[in-house]
Amino acid sequence: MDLPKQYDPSTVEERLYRRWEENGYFHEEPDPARPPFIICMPPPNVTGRAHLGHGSTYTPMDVLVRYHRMRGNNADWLPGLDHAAIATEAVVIKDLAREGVTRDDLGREGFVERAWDWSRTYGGAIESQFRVLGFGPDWQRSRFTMDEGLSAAVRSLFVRLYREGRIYRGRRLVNWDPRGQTTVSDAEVDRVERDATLWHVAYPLRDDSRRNIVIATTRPETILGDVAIAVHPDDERYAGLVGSHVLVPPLLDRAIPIVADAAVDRTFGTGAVKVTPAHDATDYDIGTRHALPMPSILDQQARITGAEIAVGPYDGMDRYEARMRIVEDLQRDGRLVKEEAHRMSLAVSERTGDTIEPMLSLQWFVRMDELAKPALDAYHNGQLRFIPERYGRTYEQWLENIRDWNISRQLWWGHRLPVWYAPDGTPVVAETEEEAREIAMRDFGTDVLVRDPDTLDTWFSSGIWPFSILGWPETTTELQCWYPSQVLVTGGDIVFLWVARMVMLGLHVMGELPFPDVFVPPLVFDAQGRKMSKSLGNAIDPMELAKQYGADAFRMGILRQMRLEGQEIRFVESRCEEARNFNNKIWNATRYLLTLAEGLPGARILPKTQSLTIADRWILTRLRDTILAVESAYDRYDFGSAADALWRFVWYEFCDWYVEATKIEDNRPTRAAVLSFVWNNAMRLLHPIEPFITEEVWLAIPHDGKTIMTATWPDPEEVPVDRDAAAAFESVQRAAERLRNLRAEMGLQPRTPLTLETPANVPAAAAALLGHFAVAAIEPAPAAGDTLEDALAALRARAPRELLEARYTKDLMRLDGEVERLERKLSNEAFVAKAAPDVVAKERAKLEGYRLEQKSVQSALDALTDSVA
RNA sequence: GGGCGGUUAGCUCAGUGGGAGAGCACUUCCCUGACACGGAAGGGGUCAUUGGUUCAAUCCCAAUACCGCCCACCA
Repeated sequence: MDLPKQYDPSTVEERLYRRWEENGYFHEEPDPARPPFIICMPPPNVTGRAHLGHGSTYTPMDVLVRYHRMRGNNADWLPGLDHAAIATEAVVIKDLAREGVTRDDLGREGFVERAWDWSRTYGGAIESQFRVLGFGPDWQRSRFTMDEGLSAAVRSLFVRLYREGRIYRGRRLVNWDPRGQTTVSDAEVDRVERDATLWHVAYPLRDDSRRNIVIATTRPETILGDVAIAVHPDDERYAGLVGSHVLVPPLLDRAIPIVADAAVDRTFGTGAVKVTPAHDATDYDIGTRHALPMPSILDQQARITGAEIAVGPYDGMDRYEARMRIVEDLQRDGRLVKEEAHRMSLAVSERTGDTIEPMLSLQWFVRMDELAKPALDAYHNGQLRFIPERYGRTYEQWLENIRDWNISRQLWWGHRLPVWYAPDGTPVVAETEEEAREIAMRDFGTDVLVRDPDTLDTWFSSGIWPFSILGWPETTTELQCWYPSQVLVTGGDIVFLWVARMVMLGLHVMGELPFPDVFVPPLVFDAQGRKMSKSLGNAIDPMELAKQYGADAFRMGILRQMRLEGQEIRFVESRCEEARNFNNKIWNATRYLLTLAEGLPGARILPKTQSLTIADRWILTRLRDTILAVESAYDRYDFGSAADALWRFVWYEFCDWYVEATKIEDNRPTRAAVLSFVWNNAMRLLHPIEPFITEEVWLAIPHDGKTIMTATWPDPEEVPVDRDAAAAFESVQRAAERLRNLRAEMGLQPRTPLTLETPANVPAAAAALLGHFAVAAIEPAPAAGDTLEDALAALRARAPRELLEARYTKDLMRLDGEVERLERKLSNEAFVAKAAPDVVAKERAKLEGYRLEQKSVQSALDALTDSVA
């Protein structure tokens, strides 16, 4: 066996992944005989590319599924892609623009065809990126939200909710994205801080034009749609004016009332606010409360329109042009009282970046209050659990303040509403056009129908993901065995956008929570705590990291930065480099195993317990502890702890101490079996995190089975434990460290031949180990029967006086400090009286230990000075 | 305006009611029969500030400061 000195992941990972996939190791069939472990992958956008966030959310899923598969569970990770209406439509439009074609040139059918082409050709590139990262979902079951099956599920859900009266059509205020030409959900609106101007405008009283009421606004163009002025009911400044009317400048062609409403903030601006219900959410509420008219003054291009109310010369102007013209006109008329700088948060479309215009529009909505209640109950009674817990409060807060969900989008790419309109405009809702015609024939005596052009919000299809991918509404075996899944893993930013909706729809449609646990991994930021973004230029491509360090190292690198309660990872690339080094360590330890002269026995054969040395017993004890630690960490979603525990075991315990110990004569008879056994177990423990190198190593050492993927998870009961031996070994470690410390301080050459007899108080097997690490000559050799301390003393005796003096003085200072601290503590009556007895006893023992040490160092120091004198 | 995190070594972060930790970086030594992507030894911190609880606080509580996240109808 001639293995290269350096592990090269590029020659391993692709080959192994292909083997796994070709052999169907990721695939699983429903098996009611075994406990299920199902994770529905949050479907990435079909337009998406892998980014570091996938490292923190998708790696844990892969780890969990691999772990549960090894435990013998019916484990499957169900993948898929989201059609991502807005993103895809934007990409296709951009594509078309290069050819000088617009969406409308193409027409709806052609455009949708084009979007399909794009999705099939370029879409889903992220799936091959996931393969590079070692993610192993059940690709054979991959679904696309636009697939016929899932589309049928969407139609079925819509019809069902409509017939239950939970879906309705209404004129409501929605977020309009003028650039995207569509409505946008609240959750897809970003708030950005902007410097703006606050204009103070005087509205003259209708019945006394010499008197004014002054309001403050950042959006003068909306004055055209004003229907009232509102003041706070308790505001004495305006108490006398409530009920009177003012004229709307600059046109002064109509009068509006002054109303009192508690929504008004008396401290802001002038304490009086203009009310434009058609273009502002607060105003809309005020308008509803006071039964005010709600004229729109903006069209879909965000131009001023006189369609519903007279807008004078501003008709047809762009919103910003109208704003400036109106300001000029107000100034000309002397109605602009004041202009001040104002910092405000502006609503911006997450996708297009355009300023959102709240607009009244006829849209489809889902009534949420009744759906939200069971979803809240499930959280309150503990059936639904968030990890970390604080995300539960986000969920709770959102559901408690839930508003009806606008589900219609003015896009072409997506699930078209299963809604047709009769000639009189009455909607007919049905799963198919045939069914719709039948209904129309029956109810209206006509089958002339026009289909609603809108498509559904992407989250409408994502909301039923946990059961639509299992074949719902058909009753499939998958649905019966694999719903609900065991855990949902997703980013904290979509707890309400997605999680809450899946819970509501799962409870409503399936009658059962889609998952009991929601694990929210931290978000990934750069080392300065800034969000990673292309525009900032600080985005790190996981593909690059995988190429440079290996996918295993990327996974390990990011998992080691995860903390259970953390809400962010400040990603440090050097962690991936460290992990690459870690893998190289694994590789070379394997080389050592494979070059042992005696060869490795079978995977699971341990020598008789009596023949095990203390080093053997120690590493086996540590192995058992590590198995338990890793299991517990995975079960708690504490991936950082699992990674740390494995790191420590593999590198610092197995490689640094045990492998070294096996080079000692005494350990030779048992070492091959113990090395083989421990390394085989270690690879299985590590496999979920680092799938590739563990497979490569596992296949190279004695093993059972075809792939580590389906090897059994290590059983702690199979690993013998000997705490006393482990403790003895640890004291040898401490002694070895003391020896090495002396050697280093004395500047002894490491290769000076060693003669160190077995100290009387050190077990034989350990003595050799000590000698191996001490690597320093002691002359004359201590006599047999001397203690370890004698040996150390003999070593010290050869050191230069100055060095020893400095060393002793330093030790003494430290010991003096400890002794003084403990003496003070123990002479404190309150401490002795009130502290727990075992604590007091422990402190006393510590003090005694320090005093003894102090005395011996002191006398050594004295002897040193005496000998000089 | 509400809610929630964080502040520990130069950097990124663990951790505990009773002697401050890891990795990287740094200093020194070493290619010792797997590994220089390595081994060994070492230096380095008033655990943000103030007050409280306690025999005892880096840890529990409160306030403050700074950093960050989420929610919200200050036009």
